[in-house]
Amino acid sequence: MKRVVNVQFKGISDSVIKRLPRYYRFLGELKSEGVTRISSKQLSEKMGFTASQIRQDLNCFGGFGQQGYGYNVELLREEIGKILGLDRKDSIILIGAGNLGRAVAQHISFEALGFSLIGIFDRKEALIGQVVRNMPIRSISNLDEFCRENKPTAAVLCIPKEQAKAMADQLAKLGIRGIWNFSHYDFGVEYPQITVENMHFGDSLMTLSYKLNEE
Amino acid sequence: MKRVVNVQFKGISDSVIKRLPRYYRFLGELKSEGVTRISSKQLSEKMGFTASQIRQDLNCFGGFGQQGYGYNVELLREEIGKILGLDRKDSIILIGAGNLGRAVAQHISFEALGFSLIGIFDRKEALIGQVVRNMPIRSISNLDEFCRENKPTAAVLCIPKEQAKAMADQLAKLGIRGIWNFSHYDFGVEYPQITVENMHFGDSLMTLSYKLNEE
DNA sequence: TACCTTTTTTAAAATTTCTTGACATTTTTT
DNA sequence: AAAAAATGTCAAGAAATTTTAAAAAAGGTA
Repeated sequence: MKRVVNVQFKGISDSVIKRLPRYYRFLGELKSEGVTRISSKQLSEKMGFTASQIRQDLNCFGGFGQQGYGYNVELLREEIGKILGLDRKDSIILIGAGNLGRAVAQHISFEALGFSLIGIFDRKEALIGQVVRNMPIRSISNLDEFCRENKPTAAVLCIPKEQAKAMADQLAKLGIRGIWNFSHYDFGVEYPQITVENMHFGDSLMTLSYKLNEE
Repeated sequence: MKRVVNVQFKGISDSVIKRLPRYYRFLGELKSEGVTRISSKQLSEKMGFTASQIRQDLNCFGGFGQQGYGYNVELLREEIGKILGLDRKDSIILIGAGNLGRAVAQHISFEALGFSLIGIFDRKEALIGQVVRNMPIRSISNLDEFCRENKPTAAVLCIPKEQAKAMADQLAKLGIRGIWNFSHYDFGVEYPQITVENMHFGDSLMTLSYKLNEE
């Protein structure tokens, strides 16, 4: 209820980080329902975690709660947002404006998720100039120039896996530090300076297949 | 190299299951490159896991390898495919034919991932009858009838979160056993008989944001 | 062919990491 | 003022990963 921790959080495990967006989402729901305070117990019932885990997770970043009271929904949500860097608005470009790329461009609220989409690129002549999300699709041949001028932090990759490696090489040279990867390509350890976050649709669907056929 | 285990695999941890699709994908790559055998060490270098983890993972399901030799790429891939149930072809329907729904319909190789897409539904009049992937978009008002006739096992949900709950209720009644969830809604424990596999784009992008802003 | 060395898996043990349970302490409520 | 509610924290328990040891097969070599 009082202390706001703004230091660097080191040594937080991946498992915790992966749960943060979920907390953030749930708190958003609660906020829009007009709930102002909540206890770890109530949250745990809603989310399916144990109350103890919630308390421990949140405590990694500082004491956001108050004994006898619980957590302030709005405050906690803001703090988690800050931890996730949602207030930073890193600039991001999207490569590959096929069906999937266009759907991603139109469907994702980049602004609410810590990013600002500043450019869309494709290699296909037919697509260039089309407007998606109030933005013209640019030719991939202008990528270098665009990046030198605008210095995007990250890139969304919606291209076939055959082109992924070459594109990543190019992006690495241009100083890109993060890739949101929708291509079916698996990046190994080639780019230590680039953080890759994968959206492997196929993996997810195969997991569903496994669970459906389990016993 | 010899034993083929086809029994039920119980008590396999989630962490292992989540890695299986990745193995499957990598083995597919290797196969198409003409590689016929591989050791856990070689695989580990390509994939970024430790060799011992790979061995332990694969051993959960039976001894697919041979000492002094390694693993037969094609055989191992097939076995993992069977474990994942990719040979079963569960029928699946897609609900919500907006930008995202259509992109998913066109972009995903359901057949290669253990499913057969048999129907696409939307509530918007304007979309009904349009053809996506050689399939007409059907009216959601025909969903009950269609399901009674075709008994799909699973559903892809590409609808706004406001509609997700009601739709899941309906699907539960219709006997759907799996949901591939692209909506921003979080299913709790309401449907114990339905397996939900989430594709939360936002969570993934927030995780990227965190990692980009780390220290 | 017989034998030795190297490779590589399997299985078990040790270690590390993650989750859950317990409780002392603080705050709110009656 | 006492009871109830709820956090923060520590330690036990569970789960996951890595290490180690043992066994099996492959590939050479005489």
